[in-house]
Amino acid sequence: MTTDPRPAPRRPALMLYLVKQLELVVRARIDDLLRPTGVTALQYTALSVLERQPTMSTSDLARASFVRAQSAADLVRVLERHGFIERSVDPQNRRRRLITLTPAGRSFLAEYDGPVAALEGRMLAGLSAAERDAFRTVLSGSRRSLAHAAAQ
Amino acid sequence: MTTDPRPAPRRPALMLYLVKQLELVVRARIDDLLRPTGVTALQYTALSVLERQPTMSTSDLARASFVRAQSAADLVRVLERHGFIERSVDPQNRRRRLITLTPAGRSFLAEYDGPVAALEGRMLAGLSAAERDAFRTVLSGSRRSLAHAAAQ
DNA sequence: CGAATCTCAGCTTGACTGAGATTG
DNA sequence: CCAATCTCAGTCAAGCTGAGATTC
Repeated sequence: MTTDPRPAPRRPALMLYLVKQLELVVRARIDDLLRPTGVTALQYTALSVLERQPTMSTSDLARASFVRAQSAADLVRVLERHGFIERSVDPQNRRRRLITLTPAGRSFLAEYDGPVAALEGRMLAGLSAAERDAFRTVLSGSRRSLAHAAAQ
Repeated sequence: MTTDPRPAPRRPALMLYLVKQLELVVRARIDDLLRPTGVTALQYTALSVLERQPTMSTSDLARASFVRAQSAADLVRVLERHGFIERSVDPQNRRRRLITLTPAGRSFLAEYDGPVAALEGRMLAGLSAAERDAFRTVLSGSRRSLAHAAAQ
């Protein structure tokens, strides 16, 4: 091959870079929204996961979020202190402590439902409903494709 | 309004949740790839940004990444220690220290170019080239839409 | 006895704030 | 004199590992 005096073609930005930048900026905007309440975006997100999947233990939440049980335990402790969740021993398996949202937890979520939806709307401005769904689908599909270490 | 005995319709997962989960899993896979070298995914990503934009100071890198100059400085120090970059005072403005990739930095990037591209391929498996481009475009567009705090 | 869950304790990474020196 | 850059120092958030108790 010959040496080419022109500069190498500029490679596209890493997907990891783009995804991380987007995560960073969305989180910043949600933290802005929630700042007056003292609740972080991470805590709000965990609460919304617990609402969608109503019968979970701390370990279940950890598995759903790809973190260690000990990390999830910190988060759960904060939500409990806020009065957003309660935990009670699972009678089926007394090792497990099942998490349930309290009315305060539900109304907190309800209060920010509109503002957060508006934020997501701003984020996806200019896309049709079909394109938004497609974006969402690609996000979850990509996550699934990489959920476990490479086979080879 | 009447009380409806049926459960409330399940809301879709938060975009923030989906984006964060994807970031988490991509980073884990890249860390797997790089583990033998002792370089983190964050450091690798910064290096690739510096390759794409060859004349930057630490402050420029910080602005491009939405972090404080002090945070970027930590990262730059590590890359310098690895021998991947060098810095020299900008003769135009002696406050600035311009970053340049060393041959070692370039060959490190080149070495992982294939494996990282394969990983991104696995992540976007099943999408056409047009769909991949569209996904990339939506990612950067969304970031731009939220880059600054809400006007209202 | 092994595996899962929960808790306590301590560590690390990667962000942050604040302060001071140099330069434009 | 003010603003930008760089460095040093200390703090914080959110992950991690390891160890011990309880339960299946």
